[in-house]
Amino acid sequence: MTEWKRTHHCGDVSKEYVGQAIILNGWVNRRRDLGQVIFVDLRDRSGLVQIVLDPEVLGPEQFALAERLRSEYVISVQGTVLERPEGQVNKKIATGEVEVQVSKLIILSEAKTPPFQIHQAADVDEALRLKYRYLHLRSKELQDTIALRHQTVDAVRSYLNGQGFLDIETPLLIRSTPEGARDYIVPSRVHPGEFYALPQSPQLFKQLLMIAGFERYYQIARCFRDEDLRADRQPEFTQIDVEMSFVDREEVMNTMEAMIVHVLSEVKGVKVETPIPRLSYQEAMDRFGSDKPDTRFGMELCDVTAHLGGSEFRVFADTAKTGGVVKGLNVRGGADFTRRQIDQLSEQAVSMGAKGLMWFALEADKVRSPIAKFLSEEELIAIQRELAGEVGDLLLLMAGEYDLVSEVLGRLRLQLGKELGLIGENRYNLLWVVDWPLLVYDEDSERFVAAHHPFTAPLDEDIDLLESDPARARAKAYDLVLNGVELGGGSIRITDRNLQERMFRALGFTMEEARAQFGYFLEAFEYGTPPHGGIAFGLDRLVMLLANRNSIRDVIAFPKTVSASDLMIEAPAQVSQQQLDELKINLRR
RNA sequence: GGAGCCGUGGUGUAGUUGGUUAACACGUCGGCCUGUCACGCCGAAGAUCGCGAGUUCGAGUCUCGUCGGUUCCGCCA
Repeated sequence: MTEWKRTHHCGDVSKEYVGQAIILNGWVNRRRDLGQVIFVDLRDRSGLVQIVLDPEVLGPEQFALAERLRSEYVISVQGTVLERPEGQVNKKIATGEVEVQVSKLIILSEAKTPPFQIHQAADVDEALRLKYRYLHLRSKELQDTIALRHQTVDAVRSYLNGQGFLDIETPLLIRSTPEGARDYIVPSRVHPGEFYALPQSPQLFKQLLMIAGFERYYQIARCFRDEDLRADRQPEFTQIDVEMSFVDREEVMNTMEAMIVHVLSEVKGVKVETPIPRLSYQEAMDRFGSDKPDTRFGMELCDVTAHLGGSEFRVFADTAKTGGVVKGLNVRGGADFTRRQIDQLSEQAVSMGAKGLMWFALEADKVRSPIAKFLSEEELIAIQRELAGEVGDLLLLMAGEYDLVSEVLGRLRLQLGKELGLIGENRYNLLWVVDWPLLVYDEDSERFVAAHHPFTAPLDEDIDLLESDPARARAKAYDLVLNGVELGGGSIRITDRNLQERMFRALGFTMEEARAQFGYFLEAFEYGTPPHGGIAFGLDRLVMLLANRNSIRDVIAFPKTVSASDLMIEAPAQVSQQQLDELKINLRR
């Protein structure tokens, strides 16, 4: 055995080993040089332990070596575990009851002074942290988060493996499809002028695996989308991709909620009550103004249109007349909002597209509101009753088109919920949103497009709406929402050839046109297709929530910036003329 | 594609109404120090204030542009 090879990990050293000779390896986290004795906090991935470098034990030569130690040097130490002297226990670290008296020190690697201190990395400019990502990754926070990610994947795999799912890989070099997100494109050398695309998801392949008879498939799959980024969106990200045969919606949802419950239990020790509540898309929009409601707090939206249709107040009467709605929400205890605060809310509502925001502060002796004088006593009472307004509350009302009013109020609700501290810590509120619209009208292309994708099955009772009223057709689709974040979504797929044809027609193209685009896929369906459906979860988002982070960059070992650059490897980058020549690619300009 | 915020020694920040020596903490380097644990004490080095124009007698500070990071809208399932 090599003389420097470790016998224990730093974070594991405890009173149990007092008196034992051990060898530790790790990085110098901090050094405290007191002259005739040097203390070093030694760090490896398991944690920290204090080592003591004493010239009387080490001898002059070894102590001279110890004096050279600096932050981030990689060392090996032989020594004895000692219980710390009376009154010198450090309660801040797990190994604080003990220390290691070093008898032999080996410097395995010296280190330049790092561009930032590892234990302060959280405050450093993101660009610098990303350039030196391997240093940031040394921080406890990121080490813990990356480990949590591993545990999450492990729990997912063990659950699905136990349920008879097969992990099957699908290709990364595939064919570009015009629908959906922008593709990342890879040129082909062997076929000049032709290109692969990187998958936005393994959607078609997993369905083909069902046709192939694997019945239960999963994959921790890397996906690529060339779209603008956000805190929760990276150009490459990871999905927990699942597909099942001979199942209906219930079975997919039941299996998947059991999986998520298993993960939460294994990784966070959180017990979730099942069944997970379900909301229809319509109800989610009605009550929360969002297709991914955060149900950790109330402040639900309420429709008061019915009470205001005959109002003298033009805004309400006109809204009701033109098929719009008046919706509101109750900010509990918000009556003491200042005029300035309320004006800010109004401005925000307007910037989100609303016409305006009306408000009623319910004070002890009166209703403070710029529009109260335009409303009848009955109308004021109805508004208060519907919104369950009590003295001290602030009622917000908005009039206009249903979608816009709901969405804007939904966003105000979320913002107020955060600002007023209504969202409890360490809560995991799961929610299924079901019965999604099947089709959405796209103003740009002046046609219906698939809300989910073109192979999503409509609800049985809505099939005939495909021709009569496509906008009202609902899908056998489901999204799982955790704390207001869309964790994943899926659907039961169309397996009936005739229905698929009607779907394509509703989308505005003929079977011939569909064949041109998805020929191989549709042909496969003609060779015996089991009923099937599936779902895909955003692994990065899931881990982000479990780790209590605000960005998925924090849960990806080597993430990219908001402009899709990797600052460490400096990608993307130009390639050589020779490479371009081989690919028969000319750059413009 | 659009909007907001940020950019000052290695790091994090301060910098007044535009006024001449750019401040503080951490880190780094040197000295002292035998029980520290955010060690302490003494001393030192280290910045053309992201970059480029402009306004001005004078710009870290004001204006415009640009680059980078970030957040949101559009986009994205």
